[in-house]
Amino acid sequence: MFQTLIASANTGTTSPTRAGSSGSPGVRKGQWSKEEDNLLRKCINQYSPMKWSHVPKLAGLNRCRKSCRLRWVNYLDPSIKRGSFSEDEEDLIIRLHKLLGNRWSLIAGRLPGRTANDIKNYWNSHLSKRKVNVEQRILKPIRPQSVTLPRNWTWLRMKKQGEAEPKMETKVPDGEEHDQWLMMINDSKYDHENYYTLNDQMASNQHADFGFECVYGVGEEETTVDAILQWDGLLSDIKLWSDSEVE
DNA sequence: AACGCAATCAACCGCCTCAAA
DNA sequence: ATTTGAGGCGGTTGATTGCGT
Repeated sequence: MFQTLIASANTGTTSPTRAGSSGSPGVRKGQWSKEEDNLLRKCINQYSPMKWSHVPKLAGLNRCRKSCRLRWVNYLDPSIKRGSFSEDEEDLIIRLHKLLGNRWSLIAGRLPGRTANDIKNYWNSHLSKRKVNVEQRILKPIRPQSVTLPRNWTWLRMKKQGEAEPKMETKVPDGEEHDQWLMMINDSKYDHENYYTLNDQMASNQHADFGFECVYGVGEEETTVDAILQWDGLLSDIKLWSDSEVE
């Protein structure tokens, strides 16, 4: 069933670049030729989805799996958007970077058609210099973290049953209760919204990663509060931007 | 035209996480 | 519990391109 498409691409000479780097001996490195691109494209179209480790053999390429994957996700994938970044995209990158730091894949996830590599390159060559002028104060990036919650926690149970989705909203804690943060949950089953607190008292027998959609306090209070206020603004912008993309 | 420098970007490396054996 | 392989990530490198002199 699995048949090598064409074996002729193996005749290319090994690139002299990056000599001495580790890797399988005899595996081709460096710039991809048009012929190699075509073989990879044809292979993906024909066999996808499949394991990347199978790709070099199936495609008839003398490349390692990582090189094949990288070439596809950063260059050949037809969903990749080419051309310069728009002002809106630039703005979004700056704001996301302020919140997330160098988590390029997360940032790319919010920019349809842009790859993490493209964004990283763009940041390093264009935006990182401008950032100094744009930022009045240094804000600590929020890094969404895993949360420990009790197994019987209402929302988790509902989430498993597909009855609740986290609403992308956060609230700054009131008064002196700095260690308590509220997460707003849209309770679709009962058609109302609840606030749940996350605090140290919760039993540690359930682990859940809320990823991008959950934000809560980290670092100094002042910067955290500031960042969360920005976060809410960012989420609104993302929604507006996403909506405009659909139209 | 020739040269040097800076900017850009494709590609690689090493590391990490996770799941399966 | 440990090992192994695959996928994915951020940091870095080096070839290419553009620009000024």
